[in-house]
Formats: sequence, C-alpha cells, structure tokens
Amino acid sequence: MTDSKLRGQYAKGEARREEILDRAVEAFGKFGYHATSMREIAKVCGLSQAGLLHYYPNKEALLLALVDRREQNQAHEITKDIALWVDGILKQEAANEKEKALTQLWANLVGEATDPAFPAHSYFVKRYSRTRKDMAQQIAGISGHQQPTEEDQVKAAILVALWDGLQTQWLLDPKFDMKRYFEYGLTMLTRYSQFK
Amino acid sequence: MTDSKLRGQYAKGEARREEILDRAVEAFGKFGYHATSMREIAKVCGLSQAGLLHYYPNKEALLLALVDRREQNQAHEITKDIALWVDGILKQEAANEKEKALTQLWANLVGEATDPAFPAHSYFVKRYSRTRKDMAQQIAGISGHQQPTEEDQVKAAILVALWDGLQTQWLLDPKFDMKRYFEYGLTMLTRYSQFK
DNA sequence: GTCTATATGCTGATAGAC
DNA sequence: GTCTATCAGCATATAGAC
Repeated sequence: MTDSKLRGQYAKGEARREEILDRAVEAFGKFGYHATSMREIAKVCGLSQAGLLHYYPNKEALLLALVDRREQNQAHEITKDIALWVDGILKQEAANEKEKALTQLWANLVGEATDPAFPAHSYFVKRYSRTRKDMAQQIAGISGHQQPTEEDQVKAAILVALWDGLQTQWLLDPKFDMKRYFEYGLTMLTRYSQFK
Repeated sequence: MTDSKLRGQYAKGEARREEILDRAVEAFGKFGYHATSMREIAKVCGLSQAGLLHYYPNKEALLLALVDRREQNQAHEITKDIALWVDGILKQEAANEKEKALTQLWANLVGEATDPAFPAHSYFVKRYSRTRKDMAQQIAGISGHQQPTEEDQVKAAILVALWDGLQTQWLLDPKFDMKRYFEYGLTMLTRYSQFK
C-alpha cells in the first residue's frame, strides 16, 4: 500500500502536499501564523489561492498538518547511556538550528497557542506535558532510578524550558551561540543534585 | 511640571491613555498582536475605532507604548547579597504570575518579534541583550567576581532562557508550578560551577 | 488538479462633523 | 475628545469552467 503511493496521481498529490508544507513552514515562521495569508503561501507555492485550498481546505488544516509532521519526525527512544542521551539531544538541537524556519514557526505558534481558543491549543498542552514526562523518564534512566524522582521531574521541566528559552534568544539574535549554553546547561543538569 | 499634570485636560487624557494600555495588554495577550484588531481594543475601551486612534495614532504606536511601559516598571538595582538577589527575582516572577495578561502578551510578542520585519523587533533584540548583560553583572556580583566571567555570562543566558521557558509552560498549563522549578533552577545556578 | 471570478466581511487608516 | 462615514486592501471561502 505504501509502495503504490509512489506511482500515480496519489503520489504526485502527496509530494505536492509535502512541498506546500515546506513553503508554509517558511512563511509562517517568518511572519507568524496569523500574519501570513493563504494568498502569500499560495504565491510562494506557485499556486492560486483557490489552488492551495484544494490541498488544504483552510488555514487551520494547513497548520495542523504542519504541526503533525514535525511531531512524527521527532520520535526517539529512551537510552540508559548518558553520553548517548546527551548526544541525541544535541543532535536534535543542531537539527532545530538548521531548520530555522520550523523553529521560528514553533516559537511563534507556542506564543499564540497560549490562548485556549487557539486552533491547536490542546495539542500544545498535551505535547508539552508528554515531552516533560518523556524527559523525566530519560533522566531517571541515566540517573539509575527505577521511577522518575521529584528531582528528575523538575530537571525535565527545566530542560524543556532551557530548550525553548535558548532558541528564542538565538532566533532574536543569530549570533547567539545557543549550542554552547545548551551544552553547559545539560552538563549542569546531569552533574548537579540538590542533595550533594 | 509633573504636578500640573494632575489637573486639567492633560491629566485626564493621560489617565485615559493608561486605561487603554491596560485593556490593550489584555487583548494582545490573549490573541496576539496581529490577530487583535484596533476595533476590538476600541470596543473593550468603550470607544469607537477612530476614537482610539485619537490616543494612539496607529497600531504600532500602541504596541510600542505598551512595551515601553513594561520596560519602565522593571528597572532594578544590582545587589551583592545573594539572598537579596534571589528574593528580587522571585518577586519579579511572582509579579509576572499575577499579571498573567502582560506575561502572555510578552510570550506572544517575543514569538512574533523573531521576525526582523516586526515593528518592535530591534527593541526585543536590544532588550534581551541588555538583560543578559545585567544578569551577568549581577551573577558576577554575588560570585565575588570583579567582571563577569565566561561562566557568569553563560549562567545569565541560561537564567533568561529558564525564565521565558518556564513561563511558557505555565501559560500553556496554569497548573504548572512555575515557581517551584524556578527556585530549583536558581539554586542550581548559584551553587553549581563547571570547575567544582 | 488548477484556474478565474466573485462573495462577504474585517482590516488599518482618513476626513470631517459635532 | 469622540463620533459617523467611508476608503482601499486583503482575508477566507465558494462556484463553477477547463
């Protein structure tokens, strides 16, 4: 079934949809979700506005497709090897740095998603909650705990915050060396304990 | 000169302007800058749209006035007493938690301000740069350094990131106990050193 | 699958009456 | 100081031709 997608109209349409998402990420990332019109996105896709609506019936559908795709590209396993873990995180960080448009979009969306009436609000809430849980599990793993301790959970929230916050500063100022700060923070989190 | 403002038309106008800012903070905070119309703000102020424009000639002027006012309310001195410093930061954090609308506005704006074309983009860039510098000075002070060390500067950026990042998580989920995480992070930052 | 044409409504902003 | 009336522009969305 998946292979059959590679031929025929369906595959073509799917490819087009992917391409549209790529352009949309760029546009939304630059100007924000609300400030970017479907016309503009259509334009950078070489489509008319009505043509774009053929693929994504409205703006919200486009947004959700975008967010969903990012989701799927970020699945990762849990490891007990601390070096491997740090490595994995830094790789993800590097990926975010490379895909600036997507990172920018994310920063933009999170701000807007704060409003409960935002189309993807509950998605963001769940997403953050799950990320914290996963991080806590991961930190417990490398700390030799069966279950995440209170401190593991606190560290997880801090790590998530650090990630977002450093990205913000980097987005505002491209010279900001996010990686350096992130590495320091990671090391600190792995080495420090309240009880030492 | 300042006293004379308290009487007459000028004082009245000033009070009205302040009131408008209060309402605007709320509106922008909820829905973001771009997604909030001048008409909506006018409405919650009990004004017509043209009436609102009498006080702030355009949308951008309103935004800048807002950001400017927050700026002035956040000036603070440098202390060498670590407990005093932590106390001051936690007070500011509590204030942000109380003034949810303003915090929300800030989160929203920072996301949008990432775009160089955003009206207040350069303001945000400068603001963050200065905050990092101030924080580094402050951290140097409580660490007994004459000048901020490299590590002090890294810690400053991390603290700023932590602040933003935890606020984001709290805004998404009001049950998120931001203060607890912030306290942990502050303690960690003051106790930990790369060289220990 | 993509287009043109069009409907309807909201945007920021201006002009000018009161 | 506040209003109504109005503008040009752009938004999302639909209908229907090719």
